[in-house]
Amino acid sequence: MLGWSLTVLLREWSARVEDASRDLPHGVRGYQVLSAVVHDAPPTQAALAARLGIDRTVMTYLLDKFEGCDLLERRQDPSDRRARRIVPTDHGRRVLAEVDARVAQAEDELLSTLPPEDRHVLRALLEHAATGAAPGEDRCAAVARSAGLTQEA
Amino acid sequence: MLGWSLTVLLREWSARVEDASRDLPHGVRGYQVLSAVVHDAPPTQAALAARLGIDRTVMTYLLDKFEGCDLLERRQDPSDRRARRIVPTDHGRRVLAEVDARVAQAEDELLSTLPPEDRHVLRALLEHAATGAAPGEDRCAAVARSAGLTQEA
DNA sequence: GAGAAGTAATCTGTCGAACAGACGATATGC
DNA sequence: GCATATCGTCTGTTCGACAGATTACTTCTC
Repeated sequence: MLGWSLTVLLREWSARVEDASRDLPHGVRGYQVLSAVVHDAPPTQAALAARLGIDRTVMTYLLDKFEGCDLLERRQDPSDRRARRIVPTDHGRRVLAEVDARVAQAEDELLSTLPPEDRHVLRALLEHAATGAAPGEDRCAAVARSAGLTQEA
Repeated sequence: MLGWSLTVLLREWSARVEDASRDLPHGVRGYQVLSAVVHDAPPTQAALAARLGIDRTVMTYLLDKFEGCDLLERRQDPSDRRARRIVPTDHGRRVLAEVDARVAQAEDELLSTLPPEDRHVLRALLEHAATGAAPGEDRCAAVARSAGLTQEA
């Protein structure tokens, strides 16, 4: 039962990451936003929303909060004045680094019943399945990631 | 990035299963309810809610809908007249069988980029990780309890 | 066995997140 | 210059989740 496993795992993961993200607005979702901005750097607000599967009107008030907390900034795109580029502040980068560390630890706890080599296999297969399953959108991100723009968990 | 993979996969899985569950009320969640009732047979409404991580008041109106659609029935527990046993109707079993088949196919599509042996490994590891991660309440406990038909606590 | 305390399910009110639709500002095509 | 599309925001509404009270029943204690 794939769905059952996925549901349980994501539920448990969310609960732990919720705790690890206590410094961020909007919990897990906030972590995903900040993480996407820093690690994947989508070009505009709309691209960021599409990347995370979030409605554009929702993204508006998420970012309001993040700006208010001095974690992200909206800057006018010089080549298209309708668009906003979302960039992390120094504070945002520092906070994300802390949260990333806590999340990594939480993930290890989550998989603590698996021997280390199995954990590695699971992560690799999941990543492969996810990149294969998400249609189109993430190819570029995946390539950028394997090209070395990222840290590892 | 475990979280990213899990999120993407579950999102894709949900989208496909949403479509496969179009005959059921409440989409994916409805599928999980019906599936849990038929395959795992939790002894009472409260146990079912706990099993799926759903609030008890939410379970009430979910089941209202299922009863209205002639998929499930509430029966008074003869040994405790406060409790309700949730049992599938014949119609419910038939519908679930169809949906199960569609879901299985959707899952295969979802993992289509993995070779068959990797799919098998992924499923097994996920299942192992999920059973390890969910604290306390797992299938063995549920099965044992419903088989014995009595609770000690 | 009567009353107190606990539990299963329901009902009610409230809150917040998500979405559709309209809008102002800007870009692009003709 | 005008029509049309896009980006982000704002407004109103809807819907699901939850806390708390309520009803019906069980179990415990004396």
